[in-house]
Amino acid sequence: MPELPEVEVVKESLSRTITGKKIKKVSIKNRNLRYKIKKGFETRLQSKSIKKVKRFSKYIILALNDEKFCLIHLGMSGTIHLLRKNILNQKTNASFYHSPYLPKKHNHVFLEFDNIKIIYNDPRRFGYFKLFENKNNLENFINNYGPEPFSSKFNLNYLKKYFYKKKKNIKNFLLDQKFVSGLGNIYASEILFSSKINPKKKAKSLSENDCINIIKYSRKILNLAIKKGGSSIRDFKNIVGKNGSFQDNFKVYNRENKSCLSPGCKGTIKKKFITNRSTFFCNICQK
DNA sequence: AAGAGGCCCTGATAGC
DNA sequence: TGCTATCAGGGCCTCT
Repeated sequence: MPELPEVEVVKESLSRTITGKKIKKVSIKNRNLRYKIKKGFETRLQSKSIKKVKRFSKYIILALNDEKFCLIHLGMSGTIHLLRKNILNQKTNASFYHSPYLPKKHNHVFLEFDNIKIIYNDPRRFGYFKLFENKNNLENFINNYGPEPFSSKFNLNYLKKYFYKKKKNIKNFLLDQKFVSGLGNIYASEILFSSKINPKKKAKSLSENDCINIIKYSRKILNLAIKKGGSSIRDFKNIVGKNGSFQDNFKVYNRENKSCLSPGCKGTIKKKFITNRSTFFCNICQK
């Protein structure tokens, strides 16, 4: 589900609500996510506080006060929910946690703070939690991935060198996290549409101008999507259950058989499967 | 070594 | 109503 913009939205709201707070209790209902959550997980988080909430690519990173890190990946269907404590009676201290948006099923991981709980929900369980012992280990993990589109490392020279003699199509490169990290199936289609590049075009045959457009529109589209609170096509919600609205700005994704929105273009949006992922494009203006 | 494809999992929807 | 098939925003692993 979530690509960089959606994860950024989650990270921002988490940052506002749990930074500086102490984890009072950790409980897990289902440890079998993409990777099994190890036995000591709860005790290693317990009574640590959140120094900072960060994001790299599609990963949320909780920096803890013991200089360790907890990485969260939302996979395809992961969401994080924030529950606030409602005090019913000041005298008896009676209280309850409530969120009208919290799904009934698939709530797997619970982190409790003072008056706040966050809950990790993930029907398909493609997401995971991972602990890093120190900054070095975390950096080694991150160094396995390509730069984010926003990074200065994602520049014309990098693209030209990377694409040299590469037969793979450009759509697959945009999804390849070792080349560029943070893009997913929606934004790959959108970026190629704005860049006027056919998704099946081989990387080695891209012009310099194509590369410049890819860099430019990756940044532009991701930034706009973040501003709009991400895209919600099925089930993406931020931590208080609100949908994003960037889906209203999609030019190609989910627009099969609709007319091309490029000014002056009479084309129709096509849907094709490229290595098993649905891909949307205009076969007239995307060359 | 690059590139294609299978697979992990549940839920929503379409078609019969 | 209930079956089956297909598809969904990700990414790792295996095979050629």
